Amino acid sequence: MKSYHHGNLKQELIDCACKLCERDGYTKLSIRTLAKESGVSQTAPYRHFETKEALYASVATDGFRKLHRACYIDINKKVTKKHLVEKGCKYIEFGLNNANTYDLMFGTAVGDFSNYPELLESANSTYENMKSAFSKLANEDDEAIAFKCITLWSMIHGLVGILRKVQLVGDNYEEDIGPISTASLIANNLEVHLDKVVSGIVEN
Amino acid sequence: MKSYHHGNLKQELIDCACKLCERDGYTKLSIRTLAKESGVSQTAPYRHFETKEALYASVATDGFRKLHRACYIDINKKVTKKHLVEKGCKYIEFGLNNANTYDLMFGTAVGDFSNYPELLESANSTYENMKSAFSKLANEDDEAIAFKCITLWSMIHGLVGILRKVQLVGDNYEEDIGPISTASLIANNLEVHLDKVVSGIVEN
DNA sequence: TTCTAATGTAAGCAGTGTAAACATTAATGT
DNA sequence: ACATTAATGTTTACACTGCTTACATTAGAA
Repeated sequence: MKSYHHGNLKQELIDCACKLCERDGYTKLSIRTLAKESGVSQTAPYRHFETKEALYASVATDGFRKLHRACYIDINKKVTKKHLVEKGCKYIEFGLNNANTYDLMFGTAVGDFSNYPELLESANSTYENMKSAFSKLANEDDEAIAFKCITLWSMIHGLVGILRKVQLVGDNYEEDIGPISTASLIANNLEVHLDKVVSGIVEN
Repeated sequence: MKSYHHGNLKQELIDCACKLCERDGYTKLSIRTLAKESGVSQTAPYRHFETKEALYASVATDGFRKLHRACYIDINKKVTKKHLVEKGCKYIEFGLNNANTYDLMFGTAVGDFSNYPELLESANSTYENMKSAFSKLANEDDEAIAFKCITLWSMIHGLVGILRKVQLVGDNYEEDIGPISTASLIANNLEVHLDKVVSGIVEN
C-alpha cells in the first residue's frame, strides 16, 4: 500500500540516524541499514545526503541544537554567576548523557563545518549565547569576554572528556583514592566544582 | 631475496600505523594498505593484532608514551608552579601538533583500555606523574590532590579540543573579535594563560 | 496536460575487516 | 642432530561498506 515516494524520507533518516548514532556510536552507523530501517532502497539516502559526512553533519546539527536548548541563558533578564554555573552543569550533563552524539559534534567525523551552514550556525549559537551572558554579567571589552568564554568552554568541554575517559579507564583501576573516585566525586558535585571554576573566571 | 618471514613485522606495522594515523587520521588507515606498505600479505597483520582496535591500541600507547615524555616532571627535584605551567604547555602543544594521534588516544576508537594493559599503563603514567607533582608542590591529602589533577587536566584537555575546533570552524567566521582571534591569542600566549589557570588551581 | 525536476530503484565497483585452511620456518626438547 | 611444535606468513573467500551510474516513477510547475 506504500507509495513509490516516501514523502518524509530526509527527516526520518535524520531522526533514525540520531537514534542509532547515540545508541551504537556513529562508527557503527551504515547508510544501508539506515535505508532498510526506513523501508527504502540502499541508495535512496543519497538523494538527500551527498555523502555520509553530510548525514553526520545533520546529526551533529541536531545535537548542537539540543545542546543549545539545554544551556540557553535568557539574556533579556538579569544574568548572574549562578546562571553560568547552572547551565555549565547542563552542558556537562548533556555531554555525558549523549556521549556518542557529543563525539560526533566535537570529533573529526565532520571535517569542516563551513561545508554545512546549518551546522556552523548551530555550533556557533551556543558560543554566542555564552558570550552574551558574560557581557551581561560584567561590562568588559569584547576581547576580555571572548577570552573568558573560551576559558570556561574549555574547562567544561574538558571535563566532559576526562570524566568519560576516567570512568572508562577506571573500572580496572584499583587504588585508595585515584582518578575514578575523584571523577565520580566531581560528577556528583558538579555544581560545587563549577562554582569554583566559574568564580575563578568571572573574578579574573 | 626476501625471506618468508619478515622478522620485525609487528614493530614495523606499529611504526607505519603511527605515521599514517597521524598523517591521514586513523579513520583512513586500513590493515590492507598497512600490510602492503610492509610488503606482506593482507592478513599477515592478524598474526600480531587480533583486531583493528588492537592496532589502534598500539598506536595510542605509543602516543601516550610520547605525551608522557613531553610532559614529564622530575619529582625527585623540587617542583614549582612554573613546572606545571611549562609542562601544561607541552601537553597542549603535543595535542595540537599530533592532533590525529590525540584523537585516537582520547576518542572512542579504542573502547575499553583495560583490554590493553600496556595502553592502560601508559595512559595512567601521565596522570600519576601529574599527581606526584602536585603532591610535591603542596602537602595535601590525596583527595585534594586528585581533585586538582582532574581540574587541571580537564582544563588542558579542553583547551586542546576547543583550540582545534575553533581553528577549524574559524576559517569562515567573520567578526571583529570572535572566538578565532581569541583562540589564536590564547594559543600564542599559552604560558600566560596557563599561568593564570594553574595559579587558580594551586591556590585553590 | 505536458514537461521537468525531485525522488525513488537496480545493479555493480572497489574497498574493507576478518575468518579458515594451508605453507613455511624458527624454536625447542630429546 | 633431528623431530616436533609453535609462530608467522599466504591464499581464498565471505559479508559488509560507501558510492557511482543508469534507469523508473511521480509530484509540481508551465
